Amino acid sequence: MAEIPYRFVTDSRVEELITRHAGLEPGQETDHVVAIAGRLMLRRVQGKLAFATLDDGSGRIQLFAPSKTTPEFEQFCDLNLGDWVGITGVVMTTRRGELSVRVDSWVVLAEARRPFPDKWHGINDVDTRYRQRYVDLWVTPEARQTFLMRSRMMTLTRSFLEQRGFIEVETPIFHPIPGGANARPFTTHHNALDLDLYLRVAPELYLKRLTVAGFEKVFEIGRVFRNEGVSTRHNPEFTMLELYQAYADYHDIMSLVEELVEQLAVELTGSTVLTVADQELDVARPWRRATMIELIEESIGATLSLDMPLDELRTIAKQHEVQVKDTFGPGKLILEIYEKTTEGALWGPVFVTDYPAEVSPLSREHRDKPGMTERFEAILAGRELCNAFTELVDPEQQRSRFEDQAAQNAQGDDEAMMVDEDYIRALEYGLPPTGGLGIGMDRLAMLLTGASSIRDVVLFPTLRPEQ
RNA sequence: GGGCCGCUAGCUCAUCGGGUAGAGCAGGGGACUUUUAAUCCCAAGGUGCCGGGUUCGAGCCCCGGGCGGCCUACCA
Repeated sequence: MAEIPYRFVTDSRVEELITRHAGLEPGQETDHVVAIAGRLMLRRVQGKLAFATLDDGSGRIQLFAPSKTTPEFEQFCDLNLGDWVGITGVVMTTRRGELSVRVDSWVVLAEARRPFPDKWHGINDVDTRYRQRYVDLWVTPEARQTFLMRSRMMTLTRSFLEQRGFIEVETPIFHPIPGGANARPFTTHHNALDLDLYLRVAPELYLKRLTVAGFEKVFEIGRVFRNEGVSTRHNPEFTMLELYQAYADYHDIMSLVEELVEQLAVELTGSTVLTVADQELDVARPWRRATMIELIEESIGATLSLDMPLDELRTIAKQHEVQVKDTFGPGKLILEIYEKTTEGALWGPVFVTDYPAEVSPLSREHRDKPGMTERFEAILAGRELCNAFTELVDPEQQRSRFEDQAAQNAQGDDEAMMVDEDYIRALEYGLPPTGGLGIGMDRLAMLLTGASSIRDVVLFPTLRPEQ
């Protein structure tokens, strides 16, 4: 085999060539000489004339190679599917009208030493697709499309936030104290410091420290890690967008979420109507806003409140097959009833608002409803997309919420939070009224691409190792 | 964690009431100057996920294990 060059300069992408020469009649030869490179996807050798299909990632175009004009014609015909080649030649159309590049010179850029998957069926086995994503992405156009859309989604999200004055920051992934979400953390160890550390379950507490510091609008898009089971909606590491806006409350944040999602849908799909699992979801603003209590009442027809006797709540919970524990207060019972009876039936888009303080250790108490907090989750296509609230700013209240959490942790709830003294110290310097938001970007990508499994929007999902 | 299903050539898939496997594509050889998943001819390609058991004989039946999928549970 010929030497593999160290460099190959292209001047065109296939996508551009197709657009530029869209109207070309059959049998035309232009004076447009191009240099393109990509992977050989198909090959049709016909004696003294060879055709091939090149894929450069932007699209596919035919290569036209007559023996008379193609250098080293025999070797060109011996190329294997999957080989990378660099081509220079004129743009032309064949007798049948197929837009092609005539191979006036060519060079091998990489050999495919492993066999090409079935050129028509590609790879069907999802295990292989996830494990060998590098193969999946070039033989499965939908997979490529999904990840291109995800990339654009991230870019558009960043510019959406930057246009509104948010600055992007990066906070630690190693946390001495895990916090910001109720989730079991991964643990690790720093040798030189002889220090046990946790991989973050959320960046929340660091971002609010930055609000204390005087950054009015901050966001972070980053990986978080939760030591939980995997499913079509859960990958142990996933990408979270969190943002904090000083002087704002949860109503402002709801408006922001609506705007973001509507805009992404229009820019990425051209419509506010998305298709998920063969059902339509219209994300056009405004979205319905309803309290958790209202939605439960709609769903089960019973009246609930935090003030009613605990026994009555327990009875209702048991009627709906909620597994009740003695430690559950009224707030936890209401949340459990919501999750068991109501959440799964919601399609959305809907903002579910006003969560009990008992289950919302970082949210500020509702301005009118004692025992409730100003918190919401958005449900889209039956899935929870985000979690947001008017932030708890009072250090004393925060300490007491942390202590409740720590007590639950001590009782064996390894998802409950611990007391973060430094975070309380930060609050003591003064956190202004602040609205905060966390969005699972993988789930947002699922929504926008119509993917039914989170693994279809994560390039390399967590799997058991082979063998 | 529980239930159900799957695993056969590099890829996509067959076969059978238990009788030690077959095709297309890819890869190899040959024919072919306008093909489009090109076509045609030839040859090659297998630890039937792994390990036990039943049987004269197991890819197929039984048990255990592995990996994956779906559902469920868990999961802010």
